[in-house]
Amino acid sequence: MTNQHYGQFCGLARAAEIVGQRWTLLILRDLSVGSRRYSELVAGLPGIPTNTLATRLKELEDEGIVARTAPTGTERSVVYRLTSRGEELGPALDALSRWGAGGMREPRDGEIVTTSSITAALRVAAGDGVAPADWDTVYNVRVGEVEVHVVMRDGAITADPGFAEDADLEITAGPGIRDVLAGTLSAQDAVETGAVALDGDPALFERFADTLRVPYSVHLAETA
Amino acid sequence: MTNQHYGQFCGLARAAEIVGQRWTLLILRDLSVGSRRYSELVAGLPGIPTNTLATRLKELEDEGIVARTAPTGTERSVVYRLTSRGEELGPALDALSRWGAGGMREPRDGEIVTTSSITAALRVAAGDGVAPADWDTVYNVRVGEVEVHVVMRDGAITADPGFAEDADLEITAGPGIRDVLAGTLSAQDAVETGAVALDGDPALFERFADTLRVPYSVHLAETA
DNA sequence: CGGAATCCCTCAAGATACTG
DNA sequence: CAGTATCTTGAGGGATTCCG
Repeated sequence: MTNQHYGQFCGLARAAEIVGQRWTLLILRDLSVGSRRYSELVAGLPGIPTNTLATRLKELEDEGIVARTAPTGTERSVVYRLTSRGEELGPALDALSRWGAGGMREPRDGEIVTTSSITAALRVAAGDGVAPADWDTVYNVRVGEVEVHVVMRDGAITADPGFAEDADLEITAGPGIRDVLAGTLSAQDAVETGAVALDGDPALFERFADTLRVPYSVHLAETA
Repeated sequence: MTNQHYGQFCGLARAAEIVGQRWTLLILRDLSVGSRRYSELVAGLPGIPTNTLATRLKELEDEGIVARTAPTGTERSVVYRLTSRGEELGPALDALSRWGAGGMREPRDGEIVTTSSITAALRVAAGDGVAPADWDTVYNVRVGEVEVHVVMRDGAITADPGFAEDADLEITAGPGIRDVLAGTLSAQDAVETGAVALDGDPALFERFADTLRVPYSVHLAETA
């Protein structure tokens, strides 16, 4: 199972040999959200052939990007996680996410969201993850079947899978939430048009909409 | 020629559908250095099948990332260049380059450098491209057959293909120049061990070595 | 049941020749 | 010069099976 090489002594070429493999970027995205078992990866990556996943995990392990923790004692599952070297890919994944999201308008036919994709998107939207120190707000965000929560506390913003127990505001949204993150749909308009439904203080959603931001590209239809 | 899709409404997935195609990242790297004709791309990407290049260029044009300028009047060549949307990929390409370069030690068997790869690497090494305003230095850099020049002037650092006429220092180097950029081989040691040969004031090479930086990853051999 | 390996098939990509 | 045509190869998709 030899990776494809470009034969160039070049950082980008080396990176391309890894992230240019099909499914690899999405596997890394899911692992960047948190450690995952094989079956969780399969579930979070609809359409991935199991042999491809197994092959990728082995390649990434060989490259020192992913570490495999064999089940020990009561644990009966293999757990995959990013190594430090894998974590170093974070800025590149974020930059790619941001660029790709800039070109994202409506979902294409059949396109779905996953827990990892929403979590990763919200982390990217949080930018450097810094917030005013006096904020202390927990958001539960539901998009379709996906449930994640965002915490703005102690000067930091974090996003993680699942609902929080003590949320201040519950946000139920469809793909229109994308426009809110882009800044092209105001919090108020989003609520009034039914793009999002709130359970809690609407003012907290204003803060959510103002703080999290992944702009649309303004260069989508260049003709010359 | 339908691209492969992941079926996810996710910025990273959208990006992966483009940059995950074989050769695409290297095509974008070459075009990010400057506009190129088809034959120049073929020459700068040893090993690329011409049909693959043609297909990629068409896909990238359809995506609005690359623009094709048909020959007009005296011009007899089609010219490809990045659109504004394509330029927006810059930060992502830089982050990938930096990450990939962090894992780059010795060249693997048969690995080469190209004019675009060296130019792009030096641009990445220049970081934000800001230099002290009183610097005014032109470097010619030769690595194998490749010739590029670096200009530190007016508070900016730029790197471009080819030699400059008015260089203050000419640097002839092998792959060992990588260690200088990483900061693990001092300018003085590089000269003394013959890793680089200078024609001009050695003090200017100190500045070169101190200013351009693409560190090695410190996490290459994680075992747990 | 989680974590793959195996088989088969398709299509993207490689190699090379050729053409407007 | 700037591609297209043709053929070959092999990675990846899909389903099933296997193993601890």
